[in-house]
Amino acid sequence: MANVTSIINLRALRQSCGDCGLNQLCLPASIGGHDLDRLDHVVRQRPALERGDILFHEGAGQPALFIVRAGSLKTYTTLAEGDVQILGFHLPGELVGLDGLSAAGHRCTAEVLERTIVCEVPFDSLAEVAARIPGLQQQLFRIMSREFSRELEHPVMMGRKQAISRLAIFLRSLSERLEGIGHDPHEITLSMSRQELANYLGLVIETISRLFSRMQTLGVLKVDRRTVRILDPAALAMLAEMADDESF
Amino acid sequence: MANVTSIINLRALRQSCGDCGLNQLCLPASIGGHDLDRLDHVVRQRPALERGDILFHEGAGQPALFIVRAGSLKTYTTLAEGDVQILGFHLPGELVGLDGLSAAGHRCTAEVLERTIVCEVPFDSLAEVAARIPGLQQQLFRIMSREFSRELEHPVMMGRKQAISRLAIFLRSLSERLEGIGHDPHEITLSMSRQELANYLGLVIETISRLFSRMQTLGVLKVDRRTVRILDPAALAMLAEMADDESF
DNA sequence: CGCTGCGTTGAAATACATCAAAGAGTGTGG
DNA sequence: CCACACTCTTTGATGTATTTCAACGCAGCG
Repeated sequence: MANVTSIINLRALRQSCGDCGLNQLCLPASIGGHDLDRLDHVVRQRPALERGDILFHEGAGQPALFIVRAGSLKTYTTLAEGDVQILGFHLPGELVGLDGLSAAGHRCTAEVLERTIVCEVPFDSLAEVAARIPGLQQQLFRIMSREFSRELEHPVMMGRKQAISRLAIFLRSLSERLEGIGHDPHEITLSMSRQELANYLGLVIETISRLFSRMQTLGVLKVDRRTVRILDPAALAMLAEMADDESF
Repeated sequence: MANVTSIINLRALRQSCGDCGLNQLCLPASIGGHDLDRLDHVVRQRPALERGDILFHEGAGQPALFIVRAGSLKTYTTLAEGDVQILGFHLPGELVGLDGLSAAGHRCTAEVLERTIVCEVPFDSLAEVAARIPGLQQQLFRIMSREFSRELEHPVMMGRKQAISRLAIFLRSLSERLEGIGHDPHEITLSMSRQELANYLGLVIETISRLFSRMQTLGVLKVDRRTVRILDPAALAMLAEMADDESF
């Protein structure tokens, strides 16, 4: 078992930015071969992480950027009373840690949800390399902006008063993102628990459970534990875009 | 009257980054005199804007970064049914438009709430200058990260199930930000309507109204139209940090 | 087998939304 | 100066979606 793991890890460690399947989504996009080598030098590749592992903690550590290569993770802030607010779930090709580039360090915690592989780029090195590679700086801005835009989805979802719309928006967003990395957009395997999903959506766990049941009864979804199949994408879209006063 | 306006505008137009009171909060921070001139050249200063004026529209225009110098504005996205979700209110010293740096253009609309002065930096020029001034790139990252962190406040607020906590968190945040630009943190003049505030918090206008009344009765606030005086900051903090199951 | 962590389902309570109406501030025109 | 219209806000009465409280189901695992 230990053997298999090491082989997997070695494979992961050997992979360079040039080989990476996420190339186009990531920093190397539109960067030439020579510059790519320079970038490769500052990108640290970590052994696979397991559920519960922490990438970085609120307010601590050297600020770094992480790129999810495989798996998924969540980011959250801890509130005064000890409970948390989940800020996002992050899939392959997405950047995590942009909040830590300022002096104060990271403002949220990043925790792995399932077996996950990430690339780590210490921010200092990145800034240095970006200053020397003109295309990289541009690409970095583009990616930051992309992540910035993605963040805006969360409040839009939370702003919907009907709980079913929130869940529908979430599922659609997840579906789209999965499609973007070459997965079947209608077959979703949730890597987060109902509790984590409820927290993210600003609801309680029971409501999530009831909504899944209801959407299954409506014929929109087929739900089996963490596997969700979207049977009727149009109906899901309708639920997502439904105004707050339309009933269903 | 037209005379007075022109004088004000001329004053604004004459002001350089070096003179600006927001210097430390803005791009020029920690940039030397010579480089400052170069930055000054790409920063366009606009005549004062009035309530309802649009800085940029969703999906349109040359992407640019705006710095609020005086006044305030809101950003929002338009949803399918025609209603909007307000994403943020922006005070002097804050950056607006970071979502537009990617290829797709701005993903939200920025609209002025009151007489407002902004600086505009076309993103193309900024990237070019940033590549040549080492400190500027760093500072740009820092500021982007700062705005990124600020965005995280919105979902934290929306995640609270108790409406009174949402409003309390909002008021505290506003208070802090006002203090940061040298205003009295306990005397707030809201530049947004109840409707806009309700939308931002994911509530309806009647709830906002009732909450203001309640907080006034509790002795936490003194509310008079758009003027809010924080009488008991500790109580406000308590309301903000209150767990969702504590009653008040 | 019984334990434990998740998830589901039911019944009841409640906080917020909705519906409705009236008050307060502002501006217009007679 | 007052009457009128208009918008924004406040307040009250009622309804309802979601939370809360509680119990049960079910898979995984020692």
